[in-house]
Parts: sequence; structure tokens; C-alpha cells
Amino acid sequence: MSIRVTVATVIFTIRDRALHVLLVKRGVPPFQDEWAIPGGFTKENESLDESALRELREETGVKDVYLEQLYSFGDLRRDPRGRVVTVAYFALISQDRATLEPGTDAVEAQWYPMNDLPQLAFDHGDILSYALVRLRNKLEYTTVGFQLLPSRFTLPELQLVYEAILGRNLDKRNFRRKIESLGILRPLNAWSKESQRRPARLYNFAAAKFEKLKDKGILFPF
Amino acid sequence: MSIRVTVATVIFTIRDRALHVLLVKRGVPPFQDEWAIPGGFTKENESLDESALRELREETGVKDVYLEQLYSFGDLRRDPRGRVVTVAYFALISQDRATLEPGTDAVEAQWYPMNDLPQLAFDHGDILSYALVRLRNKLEYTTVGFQLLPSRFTLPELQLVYEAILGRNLDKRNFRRKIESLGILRPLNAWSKESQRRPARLYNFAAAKFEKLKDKGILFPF
DNA sequence: CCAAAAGTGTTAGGAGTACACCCATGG
DNA sequence: CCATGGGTGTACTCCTAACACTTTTGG
Repeated sequence: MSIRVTVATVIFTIRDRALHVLLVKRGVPPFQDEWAIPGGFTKENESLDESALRELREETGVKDVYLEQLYSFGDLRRDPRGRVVTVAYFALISQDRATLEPGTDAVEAQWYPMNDLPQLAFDHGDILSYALVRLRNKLEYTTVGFQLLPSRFTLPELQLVYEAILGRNLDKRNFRRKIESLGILRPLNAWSKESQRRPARLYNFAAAKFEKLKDKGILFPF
Repeated sequence: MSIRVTVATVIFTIRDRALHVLLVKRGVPPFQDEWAIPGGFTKENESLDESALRELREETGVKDVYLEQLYSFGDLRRDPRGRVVTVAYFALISQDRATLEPGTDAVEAQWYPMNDLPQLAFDHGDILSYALVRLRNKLEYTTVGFQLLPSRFTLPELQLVYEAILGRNLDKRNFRRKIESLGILRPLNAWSKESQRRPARLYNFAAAKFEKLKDKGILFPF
């Protein structure tokens, strides 16, 4: 009656103006040397969430992420070794926290752009597709987008996040008006010098303000 | 490394103008004689979805339902017998298909109104709360509401489903205009005689038409 | 002074919401 | 003819979407 249970975490970040996902190269069969979503077997004394975070840390060195359960995959033939149930998670991290640490199991962890993915092991292609759908949906009615940015960011950067995930361009004026109308950004007396042109104002995400808006429904109707 | 995996299915219906959920009385410890969400251990040779359907049939006689995976619960102390992961589902059925069959394990299955629930075993109260949130959300951007009605239904009946789930009254004129604008109903040359007053027109849910609208986002912004 | 990105306002159309009366039926 | 629930139209507001020019900076 017992079943082997694994977790797998689809972790996204924005790099080079594009959505990327973190993959690991498998060192053992089955699917040896193929790319897979980081994860592994759940231990006796840890919850599913804890497993997901531990595996992510061990295999890629990544920690301090936004984590959310995605879906559980339990078809009979998804693992050639036999019956395995995988609880999939999706996670978001900002570029500045997304560095892979050497000295972990992360010898073969690598960020891949979503539009140039390798063949994936198991049914991980399905899991990844599902994670992308979920991310796009959540972007429209939550503030998960901010998880992909450092604590201080500019409005053009925020817009880039939305455009990279949704895969289409947004009107700059409408985007700014919408975000500002939510009242969840605190403007700082600081300007980014990242672009070599006119500096853009920096903002904070004022999460506390947002809590009051939560149950009003859709927040980002792009 | 193996873990006991159960499924549990929160199944809703509309009865007496109110949202009801199907519960079963436990016959064995732990939580003997307390009420629980129907479910049980997954078998080796069935997928998670299949387990959910089988347990529902065995314990309550209910079949032919709309079924959707909800969330997996994996905290360490949620079952006094030890580590158990539960994959929760939520299901919808119309009143006319929702009769409990005798001769099954359903000796102690019973529909409870959501506003008058008994104490629940395990963390099933949490699971039920989560299912209700999900149902309310899905009602707004999908057509799951139709799953709670027989194949032929009137607009007042449909409105009742929405009101029972959302817990508030909706404007009759706006509701009808909205539903009709979606073009997913086929009016029939038949009228319901359920009410003892003026008969209401019967409609079909024209699912095919709906497929084209799916990716346009929110459909039921009540 | 030129190129490039930041930043700003207005308008038209569609959707949501609020609201009141007539119609068909059974008793 | 009356009580009950079925059925319809209109006006206002707000949100969305489309659209172009000015400002700031580095080179």
C-alpha cells in the first residue's frame, strides 16, 4: 500500500529579458545524462514542502525562494522503475538570488531559456508545461511577478517580467497606470543607473498594502 | 522511502437551494464514528484519479462525476497512524445523479449542508475549506457551475447554483444577460413545470461553443 | 546634438452595476 | 383576480485599450 513519493520543483527566473527554468542533468539511470526538473524522494521526517526546498538546495544550491505546490502526478507508467507519485512545485526567484552555488550537488544544474529547452526525462515536459500555464494565470490575479525581481526595481523592469512571462508586449502607459493604481509600490528617492540612458526610478514592493486588496479578485488584467 | 498515499474527494452538490457536501462516517479507528471526506488508500495498479473515483463509488455509490485534483496534503502529523500523504480531489455532481446507492460501503454516507457541518476527522476540515475556495474561484472563470445541474435546466436554476456557492444574491437581469452573452446555452422548445407558477424555459449547455471562448480569460465575473 | 529609454494624458468603447415594471400561470 | 416567480431595457460608471509626444541622459 506504500508508494514511492518524489517532489519536483519547476523554478523560474528572468535572465537576459527572458523566462528561464532551472534543470539538472541526471547522473544515474533511468534517463542518465538527460535533463530533469530538480527533485527527489521525500524523506520520512519532512513535509512535502520541506522536501521540495531541501532537494532544491542540495541539487542546485538555490534557496530563499517563493514556493507553491503545483499538482501531483500519479499515472502508473510515468517512471520506468515502477509506481512513483510526484508532487510538483513551482518556485520563483530573482536573478540576484539565483546564482548556483558550487560545492553542492549542483555540478550539472543549468538555467535554460523556456524557448530553447532540451529533451526532458520522465514526464517532466508535461510538468513544465503545466507550471508555465499556472505561472501565467497567477500573474494575472496575484503579485507573484514581484518574486522575480530584487527588492528594489524599476517599472520598466517590472513590465519586462510581465512581458517575458506572457510572451507579448504591453502598453507602457497602461501598465504603469494599472500598477500605480494598486498602491502597492513605494517610490524610493533613488534611480537605477542600469541603462546607459535616462535613469529609471526605483520602487519597493509594499506587500502590507496589498493584503487589503487580495479578495477583490483579479488584480492584473493584462 | 515509501509512503502511504491516500486520496480524498470533496464532492459537492446543490440540494434544497443550498450547497451540500458528501461525508462518510468512519467505521474504524482512528476517529471512529466521526465524519470524514470519502477516500482511502491508493492501490498499486491504479492512478490517483482512478483511486479517487473508485473510493467514491465504493464508499458512497456515487459515480459519473466531474473530478478535478485539488491539492496534496503532506504534513507530518496529520494522521495519528504515522506519515500519510493525501491527494485531495474536488468533485461536482447534479442532484439527479447524486443518489446514494444502497448495497455499497455507503451505509453511513450522508449529504451535509455546508453551513451545518459536523466535526471532521483528521485535517479534513482544512481540506474542505480549501475545496470551497477553489470551487468559488473556478465558478468565476470556468463553466463548472453547469456540472451541478441536470442536462436540461432553467436560468433561474442556474442562478441558484451561483448564489448558493457564492453565498450572495445576484441581479437576475445582469445574470441572464451575462450568461446569454456567452452563447453557450441552447434554448429548448420546452418549459419546466417545477415551479407552480409561470413555467421557465429549459436550456442545454452547449459545451462545444464554449471551447472557443476558453482562453479569453475570466468568463463569470460575479 | 543625436540616440535611446523614461515618463506622461486623453479618448472611445465595452463591461459591470443598479434599478422597476410587465407577463404567464395556478389556485 | 391575485399571488408568485419568469422575463425584459436603460442609464451611469468604471475599466480597458489604443495612441504620440516630451524629458533626461550618455556619448
